[in-house]
Amino acid sequence: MTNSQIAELFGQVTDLLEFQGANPFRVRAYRNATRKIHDLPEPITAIVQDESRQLTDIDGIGKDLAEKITELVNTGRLSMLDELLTEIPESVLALLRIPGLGPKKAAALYRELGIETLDQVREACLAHRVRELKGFAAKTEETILAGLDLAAQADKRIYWSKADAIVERLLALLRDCPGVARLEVAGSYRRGKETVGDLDFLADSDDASAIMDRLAEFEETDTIIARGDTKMSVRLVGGLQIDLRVVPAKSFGAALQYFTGSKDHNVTLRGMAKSRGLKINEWGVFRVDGDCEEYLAGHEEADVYAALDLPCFPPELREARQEFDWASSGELPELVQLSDLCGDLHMHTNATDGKATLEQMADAAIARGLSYIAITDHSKRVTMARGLDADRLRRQWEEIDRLNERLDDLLVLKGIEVDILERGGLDLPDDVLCDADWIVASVHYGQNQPGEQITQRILDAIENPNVSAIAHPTGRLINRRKPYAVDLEAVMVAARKHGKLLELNANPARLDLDDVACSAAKRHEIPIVISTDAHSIDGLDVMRFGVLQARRGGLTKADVANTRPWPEMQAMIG
DNA sequence: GCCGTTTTCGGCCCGACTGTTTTCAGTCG
Repeated sequence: MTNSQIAELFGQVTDLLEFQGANPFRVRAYRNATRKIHDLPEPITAIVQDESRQLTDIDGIGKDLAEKITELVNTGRLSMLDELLTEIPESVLALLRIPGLGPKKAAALYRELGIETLDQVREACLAHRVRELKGFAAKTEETILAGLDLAAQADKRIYWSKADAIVERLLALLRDCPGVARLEVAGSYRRGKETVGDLDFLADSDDASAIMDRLAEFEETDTIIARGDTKMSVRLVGGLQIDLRVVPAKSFGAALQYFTGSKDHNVTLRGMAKSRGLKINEWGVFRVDGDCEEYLAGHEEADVYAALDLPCFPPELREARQEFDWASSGELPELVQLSDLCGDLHMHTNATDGKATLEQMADAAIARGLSYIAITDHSKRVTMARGLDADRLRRQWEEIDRLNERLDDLLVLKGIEVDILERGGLDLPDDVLCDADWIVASVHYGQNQPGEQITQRILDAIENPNVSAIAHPTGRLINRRKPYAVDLEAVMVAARKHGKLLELNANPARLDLDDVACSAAKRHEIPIVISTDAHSIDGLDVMRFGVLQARRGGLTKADVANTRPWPEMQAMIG
């Protein structure tokens, strides 16, 4: 079982406990453990099976949870979950996705009215049976009805890149609003998460109503969910929620810290503050003395952290994973930046399914300040893309030779994205591949094969001496396609052994490897290549999305191979 | 259910807003 699968089951347990009205701190302990398992950069099964190691060494995993994890790993079942499901049908968990309906109200619907599904909720609301319940009334019924459609798509978080486009438009609208001194976007957007569930805008303004009016007038604003003195929430036409907070200058840094999160990062931070007799909230850092509260800091975000002798963590690291440990040991990594990258080693031309010519791609790379690129068109198995056979590939390489003679500032490498065939083996013979400068191998067909089979195909590719890197190693498409059942840990062990690199595909729909896998690769000391997989000139601009993901994985410039000049990279791949 | 410079019990981050209430519970972030 993978960490994700195990985390999924503990997540169900957590939701069911919450639905049952269990002790909120117990619920939190389960939610915390769920996340820890998901974020662990090594397989938790390996820890269970290693007698010299203890699950309880993981922060947030105690004796009880360790036993449950062990049971799950050893038997494939979790008796606690089975028992919970005899008490509560799994379908009621969908009720929790209705905005405005939390565990208490959802449980009341189930207990009092026997409601188990979203359809039954709709029926009960339309029949006005919900408003009869204690704690409910007409308004709540309306809210639930309005939220039902959203519940159906509630797990649809949008790509960071899409959120970024909306952010640009909203910043342009709100920035020059009268009274606004500072304006920032916080939340998971600022932390660079691959998907974003809502957007949190933060303004330092002496005229809150002016900026709130402006948000209300945004052409894409559909409904106003709430509006108070300092806080406003709206929903855009596409369903995305925008939260706006207005704070005074002396609280701006504290609010930025607060609303950037993550929630778990903040819980840890506030716990640390409390143990020092301090209190941190969105209004500032305060010294608490009896009933007296003395304002200490809050103007700048860094001041908030400094009050606890902490560095101002890059937002991408604020996930309560390793950042506090790094800070206390003075090992906070200096994260890779877009400007560190000097090459792009995965892109296509119109020889296959790209839109631009070889020369246009080269010009575009020069315009973006790159010093080398690899042309990696598809191999022949990818018939839909008119993949290259040996003859066409060699002709492209001759064209690249001629191009390189004319270019001063860019080296174009002769490459190929060679398919890893369904039955195993590569799509082009070794006597062709051995003449390439750079080869990425990837799976496009047979993606649904059992884990053992697809893993073996990739391991065989890694053992081929001509292969430089594995492209998009799990094949997932965010919100659209699950990752292959590949054993990523085995792939990393093999990549390390054979000196191969792994790709972080910067396409905003892929971003594969993800942040947790990046940090696993770092643990294995495998250099990552961040590549655009560009199919057009504009496709070269996605590199920044890949860099964000790498930063979330804690990668430094040294951890990313294509921050090096090509001769050094070439030495790395032998 | 976890945790320990408050150490095996008694805490566990904190505030805004809404709706249903007449002082607060629930939800959200």
